[in-house]
Amino acid sequence: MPPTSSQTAKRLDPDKLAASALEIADAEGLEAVTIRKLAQRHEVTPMALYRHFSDKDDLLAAIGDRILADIELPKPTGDRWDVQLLALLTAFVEALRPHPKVAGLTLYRILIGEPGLALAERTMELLTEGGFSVDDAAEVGRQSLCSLITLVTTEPGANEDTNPIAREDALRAKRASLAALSPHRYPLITGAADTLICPASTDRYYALGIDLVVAGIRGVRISRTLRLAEGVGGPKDRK
Amino acid sequence: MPPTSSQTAKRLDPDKLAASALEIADAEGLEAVTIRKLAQRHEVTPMALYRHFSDKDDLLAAIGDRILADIELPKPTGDRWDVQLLALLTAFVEALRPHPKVAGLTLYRILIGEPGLALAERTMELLTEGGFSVDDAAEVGRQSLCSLITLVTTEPGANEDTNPIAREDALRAKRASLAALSPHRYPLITGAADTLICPASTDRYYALGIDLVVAGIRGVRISRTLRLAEGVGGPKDRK
DNA sequence: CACAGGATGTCTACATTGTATGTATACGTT
DNA sequence: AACGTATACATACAATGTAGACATCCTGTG
Repeated sequence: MPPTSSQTAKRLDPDKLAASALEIADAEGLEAVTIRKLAQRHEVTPMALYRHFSDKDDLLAAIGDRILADIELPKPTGDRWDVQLLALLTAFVEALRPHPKVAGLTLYRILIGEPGLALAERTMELLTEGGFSVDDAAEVGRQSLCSLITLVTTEPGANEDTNPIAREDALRAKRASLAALSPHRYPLITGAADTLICPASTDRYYALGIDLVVAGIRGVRISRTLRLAEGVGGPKDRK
Repeated sequence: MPPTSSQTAKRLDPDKLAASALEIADAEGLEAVTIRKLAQRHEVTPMALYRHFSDKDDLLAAIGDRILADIELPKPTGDRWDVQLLALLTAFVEALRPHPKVAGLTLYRILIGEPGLALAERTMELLTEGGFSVDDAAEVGRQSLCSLITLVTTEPGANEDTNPIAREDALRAKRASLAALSPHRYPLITGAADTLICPASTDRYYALGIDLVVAGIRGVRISRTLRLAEGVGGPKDRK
């Protein structure tokens, strides 16, 4: 029997709270996520939220975890490590993409919440499989995930109003700002103005971004491996 | 004659304002930069600042420009494009490093202020020299700079208090949080716990970060070039 | 079945923040 | 000398995060 539904209409669920906070953030931006507004949406007094979140920071952390929980980790396959890594990072980005305005909240949660930890562990797994030492895998993985978060956070048009008129205005303003530049002094910037303001295709934007990260990983793997092979001295152990 | 100095001791200088706002941010974090505190430092009423900055956002933008102004662009040399790019990006990071807590402010200023534009134009110059089309150079350059900003912003220990005791506490808390994980479930994370919390050397951290970016650029350059060479259609020229 | 106790929500109050509005002063130009 | 403009001041307000004391309801235990 579900007795918790009739009487306890007032009972708050932290998960639901985080979810609707995320909705607010997606729609109106992170700064619109206010204790009072969230309370109002749940027909509750502002202070009621403090029974479930110690802080506002605590609430924001919950939003971050909420996003990370949507990651669908690809099952391990027999493919090469870098192919699997590409799939993994793509899944990560896929989970963040719906929330460009607040994807940055995931940063501090990757090494704390369960979904983030699973992602991090798997990433390091593939990196070590690719030949990185555990410590190198940690640093490389860390920066790769950070870069991808930033990729989403800075997606052109992410911070604009959802309101079409304001959005159009902001775009026009940016365009004008670039158009005002001297094509003589900044030939390349003015030449690529359209692309800088808004890339042709969002999908291509993300594909390129992920490619850049994976290509970077492949690249430094080679340099690191070579450097070891050349012999820095006595590379006995790392302890 | 310098009459503006004796009488007008009260005269505020926007540059000085931005500079001391940056000092506050470096010392106490971005959220400590408040109109009132900044006004107090200059022995002035809060509202006086609005004569020089239309907004608080305007002030933050000025901080961003202030940081970017410290970039020392390397003179063009005869070296290969990627070598010069490495030097350029290193100079960029070098300018941001002293201000990890607020380096993110530069993001929205790169295509607006003069120092940012110079950096962006030069970056695109080197990328096109490396074979990228103007539009690809725009997208690649954009993401590269973003990644490097993030590199600085997320520098381990950046957001901690400058207060040594609080800093030590935060470190211990992080360490404990990772130490509490099951080494069976997260062998790699727990194995690299120390590195994840705080990399052995900050210089190596940055060197690796920049290497990753440059290696990524080299990598996608090859794939792009190959894709063109294989013939998606009529790969006549790159103009 | 009663009842103690913890969990949850409410109410009131406060400090801090960004900023709108109206006013005074001092300087440079005519 | 007069005037307009740039600058700084004083006051005030609304929004926000949050502390503290009180009310209420569910729940497990006698």
